[in-house]
Amino acid sequence: MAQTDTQPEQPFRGRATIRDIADLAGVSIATVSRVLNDRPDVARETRESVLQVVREHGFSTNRGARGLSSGRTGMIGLTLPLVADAYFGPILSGVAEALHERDMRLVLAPTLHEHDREVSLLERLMRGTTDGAILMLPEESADELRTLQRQGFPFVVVDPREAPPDGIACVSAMHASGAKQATQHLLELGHRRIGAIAGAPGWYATEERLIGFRAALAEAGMLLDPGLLVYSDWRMPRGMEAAERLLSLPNPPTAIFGFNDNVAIGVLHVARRRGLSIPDDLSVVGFDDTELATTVTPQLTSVRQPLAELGRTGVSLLLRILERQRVDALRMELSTTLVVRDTTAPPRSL
Amino acid sequence: MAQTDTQPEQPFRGRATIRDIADLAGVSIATVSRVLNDRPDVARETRESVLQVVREHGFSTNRGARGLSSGRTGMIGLTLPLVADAYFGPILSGVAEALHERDMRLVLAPTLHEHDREVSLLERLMRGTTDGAILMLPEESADELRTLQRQGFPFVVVDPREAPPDGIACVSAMHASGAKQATQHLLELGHRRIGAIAGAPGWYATEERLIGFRAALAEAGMLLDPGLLVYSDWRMPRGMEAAERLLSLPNPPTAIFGFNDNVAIGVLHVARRRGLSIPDDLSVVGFDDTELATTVTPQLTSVRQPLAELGRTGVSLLLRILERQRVDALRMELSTTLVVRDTTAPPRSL
DNA sequence: GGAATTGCCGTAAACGTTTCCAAGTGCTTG
DNA sequence: CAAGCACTTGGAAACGTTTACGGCAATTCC
Repeated sequence: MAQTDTQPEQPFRGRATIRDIADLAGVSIATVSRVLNDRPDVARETRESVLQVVREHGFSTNRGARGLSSGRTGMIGLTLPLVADAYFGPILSGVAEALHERDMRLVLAPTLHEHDREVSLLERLMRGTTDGAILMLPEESADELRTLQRQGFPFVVVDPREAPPDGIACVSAMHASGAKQATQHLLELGHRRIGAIAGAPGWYATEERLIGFRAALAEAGMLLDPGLLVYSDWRMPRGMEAAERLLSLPNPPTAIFGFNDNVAIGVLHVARRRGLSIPDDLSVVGFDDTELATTVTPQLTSVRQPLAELGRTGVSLLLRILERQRVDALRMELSTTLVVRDTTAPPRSL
Repeated sequence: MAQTDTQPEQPFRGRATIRDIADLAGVSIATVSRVLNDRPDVARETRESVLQVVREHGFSTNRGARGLSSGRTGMIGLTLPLVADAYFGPILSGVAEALHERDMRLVLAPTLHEHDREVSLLERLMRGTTDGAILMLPEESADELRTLQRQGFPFVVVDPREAPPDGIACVSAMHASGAKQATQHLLELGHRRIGAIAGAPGWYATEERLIGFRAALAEAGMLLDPGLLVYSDWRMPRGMEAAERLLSLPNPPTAIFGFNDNVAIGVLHVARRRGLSIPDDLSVVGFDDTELATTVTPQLTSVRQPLAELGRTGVSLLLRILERQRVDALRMELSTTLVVRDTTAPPRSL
């Protein structure tokens, strides 16, 4: 409510400008600007009276004009493959919140796979509008990213698709560690034949999780049976196909590790169709711990990625870069933890 | 790729400005601006040569400056309560796509329930930055919205929380019709005791769906047993509580209509916990048909709202308003359809 | 007691566009 | 053949900020 319905005195046309405020407060626009930007060189008294006028008339600075004049627009761009998604949603949410707290705005740019459009990089897409960008799961190659960087556009990569190139600010989750925990959990339950439905081949997340998976097996003195590893595209239908394949094996696995929740849930569906009881006939572990993990029944054991935190961290990293602060660590990995729920149990044979 | 790594000749410092292009093309900046904005009054030949230069140097106009000069920034704001959400996600996605197609940008502003902040309406929050806004499920009262409108800020409401005030552009789904379909479906299956878990009391969606629910019952010659109606907050935990209450009734319902997918899924969980088999012991219908409806097992029968379409429609409505076009219909309702899946069947007693 | 310093503030020049206005062509028209 | 018109184009003034620069007091210093 406030303000809204009580605006009797508006000595200016449309919206207040800095000049209106200046006139009202009896100072110059330069002073108003200084007050608004918390510059030190303005007398306490003057500052107060300007702030008073600002409060009374509900003024907020025109970001476009500020951008023009100072270069800092207070807006940052965000590209991502998919906005309606149980995985990206929380990251996006974290980014939005973190920016909001700093009174900055988020400009959303879904990439929609138009990688090779005439306009080259999304860079132009934001240039002049945003101060920097967060690239989620970018399609651009390491080289392209480096070029972008060399051109002086500040950005950070969140959840890199390829192995993160050095020299580029990048935040991701500890894929390997999470995968290892998940696998160890299954091993501890007594599983010996553990199938895996990996993500898309070549992706950083896939490779890293594979490393963790293999490492856990190796520590238990086992080598991965190549027949028990199937790749996917991270999506449920392919997860179901993969599950069919694994469960049709002459000697099927007693547990399946899905490299994300989507494919793991695909396994759940296939198992149900085949009349397998979860977790008694088959244990399933997912990865990401999205909202889906808890909506599904039985609730999915999954490796939790701190998704919102990933977004927030991306923002603070970007902001440090924008402020030209010496950035100590360009690479950040956030920890992952296994959340045990109802889809894992000892194998039936035990 | 394109462009990115082939930028040999850049006769200007940072990024190309309209002036650089003008110089390169040997025309005035006014002419370049005309070309860029598809104004008719420029010679074919001139237009071509300017476009040529633009293509070669990959130029895109500075939106901030444009906003300053012309008032149109090409950005529109979007407020919504929650970005990481199976319901809002697809709407947001629809909005983003629709804007992208028109080469406009989306500025995201999660409201985070700061309704009564000093800065009055989010209006100030966007003013000077955006050309207009889409308000999703706004917390503002009808009066507040009207005030906002009177101040001349263009906006449309998508999925109004309260009954949509007239005179305000507004797009929603046909709640009543969808609820009626769902109820009729249950009636046709033979259910006679049908429980309902409504949404938050007072909300437009709740009231409308209730109307449809009651109407279907009435047509079958039945009146709603007040004991079979429980309100919720649209979220799963409260959905589960409500389900407990309904199923603990001396004469429990044989079917439950959840007013959104969240609460319906809550019912599924409770049923499972109680050892009830779905759909044999209990039929369940949801509303919204979010991603969750198909991830859950058994897959949820639900009333489909065209979520992405809701967003797209909001955009086109807003754009018409921005262009000062005579807007024929300020209220738009998109149709809903029942999607029958695996959680509905005839009651056991039949 | 003059000079140097400090604290505060205003003037004005940017920033990159759009758009009004005027002016220059080359035609058509009466 | 002068006047009028249609079509192109350029000049320049906005738009709302930020900020370098300079100026004026009031202080401090030697």
